Amino acid sequence: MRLSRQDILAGALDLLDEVGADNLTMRRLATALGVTNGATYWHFASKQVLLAAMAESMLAGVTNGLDRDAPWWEQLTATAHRLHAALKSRRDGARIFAGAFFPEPNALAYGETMIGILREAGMSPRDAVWTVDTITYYVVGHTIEEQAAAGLAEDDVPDLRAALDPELHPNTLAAIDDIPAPHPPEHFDHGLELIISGLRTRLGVEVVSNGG
Amino acid sequence: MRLSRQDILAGALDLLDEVGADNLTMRRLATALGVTNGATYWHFASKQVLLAAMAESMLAGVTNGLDRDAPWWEQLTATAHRLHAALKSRRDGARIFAGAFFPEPNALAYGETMIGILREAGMSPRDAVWTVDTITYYVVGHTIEEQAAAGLAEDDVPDLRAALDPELHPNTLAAIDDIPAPHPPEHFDHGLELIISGLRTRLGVEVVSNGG
DNA sequence: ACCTGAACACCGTTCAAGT
DNA sequence: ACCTGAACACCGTTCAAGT
Repeated sequence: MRLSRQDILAGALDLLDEVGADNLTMRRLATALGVTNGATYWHFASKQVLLAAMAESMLAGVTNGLDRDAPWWEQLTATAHRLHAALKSRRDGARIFAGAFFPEPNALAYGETMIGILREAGMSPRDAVWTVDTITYYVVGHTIEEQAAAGLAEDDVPDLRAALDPELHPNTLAAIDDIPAPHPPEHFDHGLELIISGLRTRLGVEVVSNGG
Repeated sequence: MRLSRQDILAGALDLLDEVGADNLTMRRLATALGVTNGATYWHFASKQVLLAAMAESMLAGVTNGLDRDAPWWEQLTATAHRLHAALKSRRDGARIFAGAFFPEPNALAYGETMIGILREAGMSPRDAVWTVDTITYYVVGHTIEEQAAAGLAEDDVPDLRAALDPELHPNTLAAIDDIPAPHPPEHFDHGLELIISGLRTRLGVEVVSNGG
């Protein structure tokens, strides 16, 4: 059974969708590919390296089709949405992404595009990188939680309501119906808009208050 | 060798500082406590449960000493800094925290306090929870990266500069000296201020632009 | 009540040997 | 060049049996 790097990568991504990050093992992968344990190690030096390749592969096309003539905040929003979609393209994709460092083409293109948008908007290189970090942390953090919630069995959800005390936690109780899982799409947009409206204020673009 | 839950928890936190999250195993913990493999399972049902207890323990005091008469944005900033410090109190603390769900007193107090600050500032319950999520994702995401960078050996850092192409990545290259590890404290503050200035705009507080 | 000892069902990784 | 087979050094978890 002759394997290519591509075969292994594709098999690993399919296996991820099937079993989730916790059950993605090199041994199950080998079995799924019809090969013995050590075989994948000829193509990928370690599980870490394979995970990085999986993350890079999920990012394919994150920067394609961006309208570079649109206002910078729209470009930023669009690219953040693309990253969100890329991470959601595979089960537990955000967790795989978060655990990996990989100066590979797709990841570099994402960073380059984001930094470029902010520099064109007038930011210093330093502020641009740090701002990209802030946005990326938000997107990744949100997506990890979204996917973690999606992967939990009904009974595994700890009972928040039962743990709350009306004396100690009145505000949490008032908001309990809005404490997801599952996360509605507006939840993601809410946080993203918050960050981007902060940026617009900083960069001196007039922002109309919408009253929270 | 008679153990209490507290002994095991303290031992686990010390072992975490010593060996890091990747090497924190139930077997090493048992050995460190001078006990055989199965012993800890009488006190904690599983590793997950122990990790949640560790996370809860790191959060001790996150809401203490908050000046409830200060402006809401200062209270929010102070509490976010407290969370940051709590996660940094132990090696890889942010990763332990991120992987756990735990409706326990300290975690509930954190959420309750944050939601309360925002509701007093005039937010709806829904917007308050979602905003707390945004801030928390940022703090946790940032701290995970900080601690991951701190834990990497010199040679394990992938060479970003070498991977960059001046044609393809001019903006990334322009900013390369500001792409940490190690993260300076201003990096954390930069993102937090960004989010909070977005909030002030939304809530109709006058914000003076500082020009990015 | 709390721990030991031993087992069960796994892991990631390596590497001589085969083809 | 690429894979097999077998091993090495681990895991988390369970549970009868001991005290």
